[in-house]
Amino acid sequence: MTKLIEPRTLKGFRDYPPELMIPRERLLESARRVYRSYGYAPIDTPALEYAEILLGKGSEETDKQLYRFTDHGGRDVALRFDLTVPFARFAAEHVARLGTPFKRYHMGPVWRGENTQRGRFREFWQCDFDTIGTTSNAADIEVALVINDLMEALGFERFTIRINNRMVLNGLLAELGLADRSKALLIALDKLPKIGRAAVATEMTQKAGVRPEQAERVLALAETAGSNAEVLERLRRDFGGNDTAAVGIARLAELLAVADKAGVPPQRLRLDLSICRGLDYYTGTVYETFLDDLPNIGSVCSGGRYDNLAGLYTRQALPGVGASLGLDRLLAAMEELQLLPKTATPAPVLLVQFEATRLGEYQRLARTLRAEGIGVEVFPEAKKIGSQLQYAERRGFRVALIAGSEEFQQGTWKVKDLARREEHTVPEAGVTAAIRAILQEGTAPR
RNA sequence: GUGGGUGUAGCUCAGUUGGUUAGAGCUCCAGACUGUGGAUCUGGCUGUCGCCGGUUCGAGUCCGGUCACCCACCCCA
Repeated sequence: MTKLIEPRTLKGFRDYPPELMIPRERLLESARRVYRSYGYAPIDTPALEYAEILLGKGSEETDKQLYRFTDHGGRDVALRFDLTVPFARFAAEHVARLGTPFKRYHMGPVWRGENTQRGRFREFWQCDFDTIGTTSNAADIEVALVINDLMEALGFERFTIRINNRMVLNGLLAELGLADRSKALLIALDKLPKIGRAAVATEMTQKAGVRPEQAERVLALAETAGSNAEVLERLRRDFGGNDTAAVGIARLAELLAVADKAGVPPQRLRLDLSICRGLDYYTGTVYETFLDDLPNIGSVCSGGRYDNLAGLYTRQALPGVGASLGLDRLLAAMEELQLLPKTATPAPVLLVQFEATRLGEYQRLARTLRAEGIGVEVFPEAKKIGSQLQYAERRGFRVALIAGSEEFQQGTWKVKDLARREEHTVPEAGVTAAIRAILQEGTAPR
């Protein structure tokens, strides 16, 4: 006897049994449908890239979190930590053939070697969509529309898309002569809701090395609160004099106006000047999406405008804007909010194998139903009915079909609504309609 | 990466100041029902007490290490 190897997965890496994989695939399908409806085209890129492609593109933090090693050919390689940086490489490599503007979506796993937490994993999926090759605010606005439609398609009503524009803050910093301190200031500012203004001011003076009155002005900006209209008004009054900030303010204003006109519920979009995001490459609009019922799990869909990212790989200007849906975090949230159905079967109908000698009849009906778009599983053994029904219930089947000698004599089937525990005997011609009726009334949660 | 917490049957947990054969509920499996599943009844299965090592006559219980999960920081999807 050889010694058994303990079956286990790495920290932050997980298996996905059917009851997790089914809602996962459903989310991916919804996202794909929404992206395609806006004209974003699918692409894919390798999981592994040359380390130099990925290093220094996200932030110091993402560099540290990189899964990096030397491959069999002695190459310095790393697993991608997001889909945006590989896309920039992809775009720089293929832009001549693709033409601009170019819109793509990309769904796949990414890896970050950071500490795990609820909704935070080392391997997780992102569902990105981006438009590159244009600086037009129309593209920025479309990102907000897509996020809204995406969340709605996934079945959410109560969520808030928080938006900001880095140009506003950068404009102010330039005016204060603090452009080079932007990063440290952003990090400090990000803590405002957590540690309070006094502590942030201290951190700004000590770590970012700015004067107290400068910190005060930055804080005053971030603390601008109120309705979207009020915030815009105050921004125009206090910072509109700066050219850069003025552009940022104007773009935010247009975004809100267009989204409203396009029919996005107004409470969904909220100006939040404390949203700045840690990734270095963002230069303009930034987005973060929070679930109103579970804000602590973090942003489930984030992104922004990056005007310089592809500049690292090509001299051609490739500005872009887009966002990323955090599939795994969203699923963790949905699980916690009990929005996930308990089904472990992708087919709604179980055809009971009552008499083994009738298998041909069972498979014939099953194929007929499948041809009509109804998923059917034929139970593989002629076990007693009770245990087959129990199997059906446990796996989350909605309907059971039963037929023995009596039914075959009459040319009928028993169609059983498993949730209601009711069954009706119907002629074979009526089976499809009877199943459809049951499937429809119970509108399963997504 | 830093700090804190947790880790006992499939699940939720109990397990007294370290002491002999480690428990409960639920679940599961099999049967009173060989054409019907959430109820009742009867019977039954399950654990290297996360893993490794140390202290001890003796450790689920104490100590060290390690792994995983949870929380906070950090950062982010």
